[in-house]
This record gives sequence, C-alpha cells and structure tokens, in this order.
Amino acid sequence: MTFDPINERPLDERESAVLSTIVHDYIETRKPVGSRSFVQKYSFSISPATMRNIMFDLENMGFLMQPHTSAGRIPTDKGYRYYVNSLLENYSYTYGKELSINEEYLKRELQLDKIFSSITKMLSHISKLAGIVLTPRLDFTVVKRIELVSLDNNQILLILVTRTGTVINKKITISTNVTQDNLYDFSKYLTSEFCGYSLSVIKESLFSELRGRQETSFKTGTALDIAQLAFNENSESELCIDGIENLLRIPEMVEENRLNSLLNIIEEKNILRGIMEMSMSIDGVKTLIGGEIIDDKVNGCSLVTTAYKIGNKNVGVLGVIGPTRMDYDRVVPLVEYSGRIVSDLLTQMSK
Amino acid sequence: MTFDPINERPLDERESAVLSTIVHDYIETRKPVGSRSFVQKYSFSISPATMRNIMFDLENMGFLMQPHTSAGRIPTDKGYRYYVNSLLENYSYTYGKELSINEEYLKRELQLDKIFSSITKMLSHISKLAGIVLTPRLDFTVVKRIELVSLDNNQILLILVTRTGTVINKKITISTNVTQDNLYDFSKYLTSEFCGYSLSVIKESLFSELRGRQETSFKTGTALDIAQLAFNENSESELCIDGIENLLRIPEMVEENRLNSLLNIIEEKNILRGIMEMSMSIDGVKTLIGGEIIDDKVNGCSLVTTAYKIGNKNVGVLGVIGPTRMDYDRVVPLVEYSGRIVSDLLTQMSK
DNA sequence: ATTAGCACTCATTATCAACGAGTGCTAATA
DNA sequence: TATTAGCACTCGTTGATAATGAGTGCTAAT
Repeated sequence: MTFDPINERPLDERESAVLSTIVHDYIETRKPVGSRSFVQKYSFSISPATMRNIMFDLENMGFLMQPHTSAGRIPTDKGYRYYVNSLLENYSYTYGKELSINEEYLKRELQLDKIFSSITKMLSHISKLAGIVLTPRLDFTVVKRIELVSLDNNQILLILVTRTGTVINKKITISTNVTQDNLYDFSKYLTSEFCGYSLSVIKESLFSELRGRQETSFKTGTALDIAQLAFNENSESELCIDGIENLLRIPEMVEENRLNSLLNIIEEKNILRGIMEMSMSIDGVKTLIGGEIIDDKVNGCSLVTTAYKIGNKNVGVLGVIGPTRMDYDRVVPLVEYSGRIVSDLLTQMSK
Repeated sequence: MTFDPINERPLDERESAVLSTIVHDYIETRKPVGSRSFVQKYSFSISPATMRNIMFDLENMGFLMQPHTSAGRIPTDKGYRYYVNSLLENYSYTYGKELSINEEYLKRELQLDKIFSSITKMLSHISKLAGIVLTPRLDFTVVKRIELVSLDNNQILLILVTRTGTVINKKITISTNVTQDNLYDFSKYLTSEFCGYSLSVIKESLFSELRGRQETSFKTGTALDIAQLAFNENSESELCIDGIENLLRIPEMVEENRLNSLLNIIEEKNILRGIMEMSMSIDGVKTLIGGEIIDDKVNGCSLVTTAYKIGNKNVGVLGVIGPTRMDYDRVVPLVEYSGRIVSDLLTQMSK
C-alpha cells in the first residue's frame, strides 16, 4: 500500500456522517449501499449525484469498496475501524441490565474452570456469536486452603481452595510412602503458612521455607518432593471458546471458506491466546477488525475484547469473535458490561 | 399405515442385495438411485427394466421412496432399518485400532465429568458427527475416600475420591460452626466406614449408622447435618453432547429446518436422556433410525448407541447422533469399539 | 420371469432478453 | 466552487423458453 497524503486528510463532518451511516446500513442489511436509495432511505438533503461524489472520495481514501463495477459500496476494514472508533468515542458506558447475565448462577459454580466456561457460554448465547474467555493464570490465584489427600500408596490429591471459593484439583505421584495423618499435618502447615498468598509467591518461598524448617513431624525430604510436584508446574491461562455453531449460521462465514481459516485459528489456540493476552494490559473495550487480528490470516472476522479484574489487577480477558460485519452497537456494550460484571463477581468472591 | 400382508413377506436374496446396495449407494452419494445407472455401476446381470420391477416392489413394501416422479429411489427409514439390521447380523466385532482413541490421555483426566466430556469430544471428532454420552449415575459411584475441608465458618467442601481415582467436589453450607480438626476426624470415620461402597449404599446406611453411634469426638447432630447435605441430593446422570457444529456442515441437516427440530431435542436434554437410558439395559450396539428416535418429532436423524460398563454392570451409554444418511459401516463399529474401550478403561481404573 | 421399446415426467441447465440499481462523467446551475 | 441534472454504460438479477437427460410405468414380445 502506498502512502498518499491526500488520502490521509481527516474527514469533514458530512463525510464522517455518511461513512458511519453506510457502515451502519451495511451491518444491518448486508447489501451494498448505492447512492440513490441510500439518500432516500436516510433522507439526506443532497442529491444522489453528490452522494456519489462523496462515496467516490471515501472509496479513494480506502474506507469503502465496490464488490464489482456498478454495484453499491461496502465498508473496508478501514471503514469498519472508523465506525468503531467513533462508536467508542461517543460511548456512554451506561448499558443496562437487559443482558441478564445470571450472576447468581455463576456464583454457585464450584469448579474454577467451570465459572469461565459458563461465562463463555453466556457471551456466545447473548451475542449470538462465539464467546471467548482467557482465564486468569493460576499463578495469580490466591490460595485460602491447601489440602493433601492420600489416594494410593504413592498418589496424592492436592486440593487448592482459592480465595474466590473455587477449587483446583491436582493429582501428584511420589516415590515414598506417606500416611494420611502425615498429610493432614502437612496440609495444616501449608495452609497456615501460605493462606492468602498467590501461587506464584508460594512457589517462590516454599522451597527455601521448607529447607530452613527444623522440627517437623514429617520428613523434610518427602515434603520437598510433594511441594515440588504440587507447585512447580507453570500454570498457563486457559482459553475457552464456545458458540462456534452460531458462526456457522452466518451467511458470510459459510460462503467461501472463511470458515476454515477461522476454525484453524480457533484450533491453534496459542495464536489466539497471544492475541487475547495483548488486551490484558488495556482497560476498556478493544476491537480488532479483519486483518488487525492477525495479518490477513483471518479474513472477515472481528474480535471484541476487554480485560477483567480481581480488585485492581487485570487477570484475564473476555470477549466475542464474529464476522467483521457484526453489530458493534450491541457487541461492544455487551463485552464492556460483561467485563464489569465478571470483575465485580470475582472481586466480590475473593473477599 | 395399513397392514398389508403382501407387503410383509420376507425379501428374497436378490431383493435383499439390491436394497442393501441402494442404501449403501445413497449413503455414499446422496443421489437418488435410478435403475439404469445403478445396474451399470454395480454390474448387476439384469436389465434396467428388471431392476425397475424390483425397485417398484421394494417401494411398495415401504423400503424405498421417490422424491418425485421420474426421479430415482431413496431409502425410507424402513430401508435404512433393513440395511442396519443386516449390517449388524454380519458384523464381525473385530474393528481395529485405527480409531486411535487416546486411552492414556483419558486416564490422566482427574475430574470425573471431564473424562466423559473428553470421550464425547473424541466420538464427535472421529465420527465427524455429534458425540453423545450419558454419564454414570453418581449413585453407582464407588467411593474410595471421603474428605471434608472447612472453607468458611459455615461452608464445607466435600471431596469424594471415587474408586476410579477421579474426584467429585461439592460445597455444603451448615449452620453450626465446625473446626477443621473435627472435620478431619469425621473424614477419617467416613472413609474407614464407607470406603468401597457406592453412594447409594452410603446414603442408605449413613444415617442409621450415625444415630446408633455413641462415643464420638464430634457432635452427632452436626455430623448428621453434614451427612444429610453431603449425600442426600439425588445425583442424576448427566448428558454430554459435543460436535453439533459437525452436523451444521451436513447439507441435508442444513436444508429446511431439520436442524431446528434437532437442536430443540438436543436442548431438551431430558427427552434425549430418556432415550439414551433405554439403551442402558441392552448389550451391544443399538440404532434408532428417523422416527424411531421419538415419533416423528425428529426427522432425518439417527442415533447409534451402546452401553458401557464398570466390571459387569452397565453404568452409562455413549454414542453418536447424526443424519439418517450416515455411514453406519463406520459409525456402528466406532460406537461398539468406543464402548469397549471406555468399559475397559473404567473397569481398569476402578481396581 | 425377463426384457426391449416407448411415451411420459420432471429436475437441471443453458440461453437470452428485460430490468433495475448502480456507476462515472460532463455540462449546466446556484 | 460545490451541487446537481442528464446520460451512457455496467452488470447482477429475474424470468421465460427450450433442450437435455435420467428417470419412470406400462405393454408386448421373448
């Protein structure tokens, strides 16, 4: 793409209004927008010819394109970008309760990962697109209780109760034989020592702590073994996606193989995770349109995300993925609102 | 439908061969089967005219139908039924490893419900249709350890370790205040007393047991409270479904609103659960074709299921749901084989 | 019982014209 | 100078018509 100073001038008021209206109309109807009917439909007080001139300019500046000669115009990615930007500028952040996210239901979820898959489901259900949630890294999880339960002679179940009241299970295998009573003692010790700390902190201090400890009813060597296995794994954040079937009902997704490219990206979760993680450090809603997601590897898709917090700290990202021609007017507030709900929920639970 | 004795005669050898081949061909091509090309393609040593006569008879008997006059024939549900029956008769049960179900992976799953959702995923992935699994009722789950962990002043986490080495969590809320040490004691008691018994047995005997008990370090009243909350819930089996998006890629599912009726049934999980439960008492693969699933509420779909066991006891059902025109030659062995794998796995894990 | 022959049906495909909504360009206008 | 009317042109969509071809049922001959 060559840089052309003429093409980079800011839009005047009328052009801006026209562009936004065109994008809006196209999102609504999925039909290329033509000058004559467009002027009529929106009662612009200019003639179709003038409209054509404006459209011509907007096309030259890269905001619009024609599917073929003698067809109306449709937005380019740049056009959508302009639309979304002005949407975000004038955004009121007062979206109502009509989204009806069932907080009570979420609170009752016991299993940590289930909370997030529930949120994913809700996002997809309300948006009628695919919901996507990046869970918090376990490293940041603050632990309230640590319990060890003997399963077999050499298998131990580690149960972490998090500050939010959810539960993480992990099975570990050791070589030496340990009695349940020993484990009770060790559990007590761990809980009293590390209650209130995050997993990453525990990981750091546990080993030095253990080595320094003298009097114990439990062999230090075995304790170290257990601790190592229990806390040493680097706990990645997880990526939940749900509602892909919604995308399959969207015509522009099904036509051609847009679908395939999208499904590929979705299956290669690491790529998507990387993209999501970039939103982690940003407050507010972030949109990625078309090629912005990942250079031209995915076409015709947009990703709307926002980070969610525990307290003041951004811990994860949630959002929606769908066709570029999605209803940003609804999706952006939905994501924004969901982010706040989830933040509130998690913050409240961890008190 | 009127009963017509002529229509109920058994098929002779040639008719049988023709019918099976027609069904087979239609499953392969999704094109109505016409006499002339059909005779050619499969080198039948009869003339198209004779083939027409046979087809005419088969149509009269209800095995075939014409989408419109002057089109070839396609199978009716009854036709599919005949095909599947003869498939099952000659079925060798020696299907190979090419299905590549990742047993090792499954074994590592810690959370009980995750095992079954993994199995569901695999079924859908391999069959390219929707996988469906009815999990065992928790009542039948044999418990190996029972642990109680105090969360809050009045919240307790119940952890059941099952014989298969998986874990069930449940949060319970009581009114009185209990210390963790008390809970340790109670956990020990519960484990020593009920290790090896199924939840249903525990439920029955726990209360009388507790009431009869005299000397205890733990107030009997509170223990009863906890036990009641912990074990009293009637634990239904769960229905996992995955891979619906596969169905959306199948043309005959998308055309018309077949999809809707199917999705409705899938969302009303109770209906489907009832249907699945009927397969529980049957050994071997069970197929339900078209209207057989549930009288004409779902059209054009088939359900292939088999029960799976722990030891000798059927505990759950797994299978595949897809269009009536599915590849039974592959799906039936897949389901059969998966059933055996899962049975082996669960049986082995519970030793 | 089988088959050749024949008239008939009907979905599919190709062709072609008419239509309409769109465009760019030019010249007249406010 | 910006706007607009007018005009020739493009091109996807629609609808009618005809040709094609794969299929059928029926009848009579083998």
